Amino acid sequence: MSNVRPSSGDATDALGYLLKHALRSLIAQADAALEPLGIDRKEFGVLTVLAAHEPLSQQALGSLIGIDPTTMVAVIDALEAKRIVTRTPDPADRRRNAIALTESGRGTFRDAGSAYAEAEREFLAPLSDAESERFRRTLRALNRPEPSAAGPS
Amino acid sequence: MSNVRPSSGDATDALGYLLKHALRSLIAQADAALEPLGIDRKEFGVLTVLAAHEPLSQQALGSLIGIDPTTMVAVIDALEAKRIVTRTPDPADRRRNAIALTESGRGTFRDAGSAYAEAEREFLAPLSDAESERFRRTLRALNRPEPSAAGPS
DNA sequence: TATTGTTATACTCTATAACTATA
DNA sequence: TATAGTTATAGAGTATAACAATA
Repeated sequence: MSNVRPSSGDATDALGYLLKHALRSLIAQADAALEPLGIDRKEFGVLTVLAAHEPLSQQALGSLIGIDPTTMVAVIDALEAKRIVTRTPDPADRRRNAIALTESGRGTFRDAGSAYAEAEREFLAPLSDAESERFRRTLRALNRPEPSAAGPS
Repeated sequence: MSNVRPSSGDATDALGYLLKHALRSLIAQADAALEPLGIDRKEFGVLTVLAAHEPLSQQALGSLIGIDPTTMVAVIDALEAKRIVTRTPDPADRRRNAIALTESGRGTFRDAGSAYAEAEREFLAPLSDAESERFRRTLRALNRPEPSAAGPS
């Protein structure tokens, strides 16, 4: 009983409310930052994974971020239409599409990376650098509830 | 610019990703906790505000949590059908519905409060109590970008 | 004329099922 | 038989527009 958090009856102090609105605020800033570059948040996420692990199949790409295969189709369609990625059949397994960045796609990704980083900085502006770093570390801990085994498999 | 965060090309270290998945995890736990009580998250949010400020009109209720008036109609419909709240015309302004908790609704809210608090505790389990408190404080700061005027600091 | 609650409608986002072509 | 990609479809969730009752 003494532990029930929204103690003053303030629903806006519930963790769910706080997290939801923090995310909404970050999203608004990230969208605004990426919009001039002609890509959206989801596409930026795909490019981030791709830049690190290129080339990847559509489904490998999706499973790394949590985008399902049917959604990925449209994302790759859009990125391909914008000449940011190429979709070519994998010679080793022709069911697969090898997704790779184009040269201009690499440039777009670099610019988008800076724009997104700036959006994060604006979002974190109320915090000191130390608080920001601690906040990110805490979120990592909450997203990895099993610190048991450890190490990149 | 050396500040670009997903330094290792790890998209899962972007703040957006971390926040989104943390929220998703909390939502899953809150849903599971509330489900046996027959109410969902949105209804619980409404009850929390209602318990503190009863009685309220539908639109007043909605504006306090950020639920729009058309969505509120269905929420109140559901809560009324479950005999958790009553909807009676406000004598002072008959356009308004005065929403109030029933007696059993108050009981449901108490139980739901405990269940939700327990869900938050499970979600925060990877953190120490001090870290949890700091995390909540940080989220509050991020949600109040204008600490300019008043308020108990 | 403006506002509360309401309905109907549209739009976004995502997930499910079924199909194709490869393996 | 199983898997990668694709398409069509359905389901949440939410927002927009118009309307009736009331102010």
